Amino acid sequence: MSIDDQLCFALHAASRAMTAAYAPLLAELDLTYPQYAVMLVLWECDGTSVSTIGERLHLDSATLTPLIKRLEVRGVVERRRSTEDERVVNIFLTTAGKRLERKAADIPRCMLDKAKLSLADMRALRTQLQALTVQLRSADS
Amino acid sequence: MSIDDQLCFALHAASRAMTAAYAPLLAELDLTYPQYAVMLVLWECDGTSVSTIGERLHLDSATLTPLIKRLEVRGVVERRRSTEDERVVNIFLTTAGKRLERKAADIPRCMLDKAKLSLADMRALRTQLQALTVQLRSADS
DNA sequence: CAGAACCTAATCGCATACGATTGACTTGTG
DNA sequence: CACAAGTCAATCGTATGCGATTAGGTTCTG
Repeated sequence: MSIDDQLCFALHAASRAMTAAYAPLLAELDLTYPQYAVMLVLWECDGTSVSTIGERLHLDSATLTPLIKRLEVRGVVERRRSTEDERVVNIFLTTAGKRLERKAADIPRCMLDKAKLSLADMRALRTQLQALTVQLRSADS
Repeated sequence: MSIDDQLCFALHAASRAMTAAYAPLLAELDLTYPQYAVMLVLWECDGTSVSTIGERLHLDSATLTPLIKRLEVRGVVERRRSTEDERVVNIFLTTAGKRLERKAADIPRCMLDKAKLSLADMRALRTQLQALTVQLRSADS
């Protein structure tokens, strides 16, 4: 069985191609792709805790802590220890972080253009990938 | 637009879930997923140069050189400078490396099982992803 | 033939990912 | 209350990825 016949390579290659395609758009926001992902979570729900962001993106603190610290250095988020539960660290958007949301608004459409996909095709592919992800995660057991 | 609505996340998440699903299978071969990818290239064509492996997997020497050195330490490949062109480094399978191919033979089928995909569904999804990859790469310009 | 242009792998720096562990804090239980 | 168990973020170590640069080697060209 050749490499190109295997789904895993197609998936891995597509994921990297997608990240590379995002790079020039995100460069204007001075964000990397995973940083953009975290910002999307925060734009949706400001003040989210590290662990909740992790659940949302399926990333753990080993990845998120340094990533969010870089976002903090960039000045787009602020880390604040929760007063109710001192274990928890909530992440808040700064003014600059909130302002960035408007600049990022066009990115999804730009990407659809780059991918030359209709909204319907994108949704179909997305749904298949989500189902695959669920299936692969459950297969861990 | 929510995170979960975006293709990029579905793609990224699926790719990581796939890598994670491979991990236990590959652990028996003492290989990581990208190392397995390189081995597949070599099982297909022993003695391939670093740059050709790179073209096949769309990886550059910054990724491949250290990865292949780890494969060399593992004892499954051997790096040999080409005599015709001293710039080129060809990668050859060792006896252990060749032996590993049989142990790896079941992996693609195991993965299909884990993904609960029929061969036809897998092929359809793979084809879509390959088309997307081509499209995204061409959009760089 | 000499030097420019090019090619190839290696190296450096930075940013993910993730398994494993740790330290601080909170909760559950006797 | 005391202490075991659990939770959360941080940290450490290892392995990708990739942009940029470098060191050799090869080829092209005047």
